[in-house]
Amino acid sequence: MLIATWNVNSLKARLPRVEEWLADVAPDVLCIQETKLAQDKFPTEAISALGYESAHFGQGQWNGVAIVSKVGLSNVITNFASGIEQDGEARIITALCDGVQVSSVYVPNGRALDHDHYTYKLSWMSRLRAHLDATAKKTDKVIVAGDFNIAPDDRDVWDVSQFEGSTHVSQPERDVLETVCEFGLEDTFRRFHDDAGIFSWWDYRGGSFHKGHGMRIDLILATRAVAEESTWTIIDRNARKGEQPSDHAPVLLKIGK
DNA sequence: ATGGTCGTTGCACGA
Repeated sequence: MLIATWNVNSLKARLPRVEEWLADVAPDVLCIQETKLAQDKFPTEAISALGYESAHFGQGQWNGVAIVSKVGLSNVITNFASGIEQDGEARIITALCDGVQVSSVYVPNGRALDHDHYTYKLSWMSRLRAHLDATAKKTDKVIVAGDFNIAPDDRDVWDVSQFEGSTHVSQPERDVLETVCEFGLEDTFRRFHDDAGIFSWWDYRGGSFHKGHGMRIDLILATRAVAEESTWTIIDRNARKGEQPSDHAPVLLKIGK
């Protein structure tokens, strides 16, 4: 299985780029974030024309997550699993794809350390852990992929001194990411790459992409049953180039040969 | 240098 995650920053604005990328790269599964589409506005037919089934959890002009798959798509759960405090926004969708439980997640940004949205972000991550506990076992094949809005460690930002007092790098955020991982997940990118300075997001402003000013905040977390079978991972920074790119690049993980 | 660029919508705000 080739699985990818991509925050597209509006699927309406990005559909031509997404169609081109799906046709070119042909992943088996793509987790999409920030569709910014109402539930019934997802381009199901355009995606189907490329050979993919779709499951979308949309909200309107903000947020929105989806999973598209050509290896099966069943047991869809929108929002957190029943029994967990439901989120008011469309930030998580879960489905079963070829025996792997896949979640596409768009973790709240947090905005600032003293903002209510930061507390919401930490709460959201705690509920993500509860969602995993409620829906799977650590010995299952589980993937949680998406935009976490958290840089796991200092290698994952272009200049840590620029982030003092900021979100995405604070210890509580990194700790709650670790709490989610303690379900039995690992950051699969670090199984293959130790280097600092490999990023998945670059601000549109100020030529950040060309200056190498980015962060690695888009992650593919996987249980051991998946991670041990994985063979490579890349961030497709070519998708951040050219006409009307998203500000995020897709992250890919190959499972098996 | 507290800017800058996109996306949404609607004449600002979120990222």
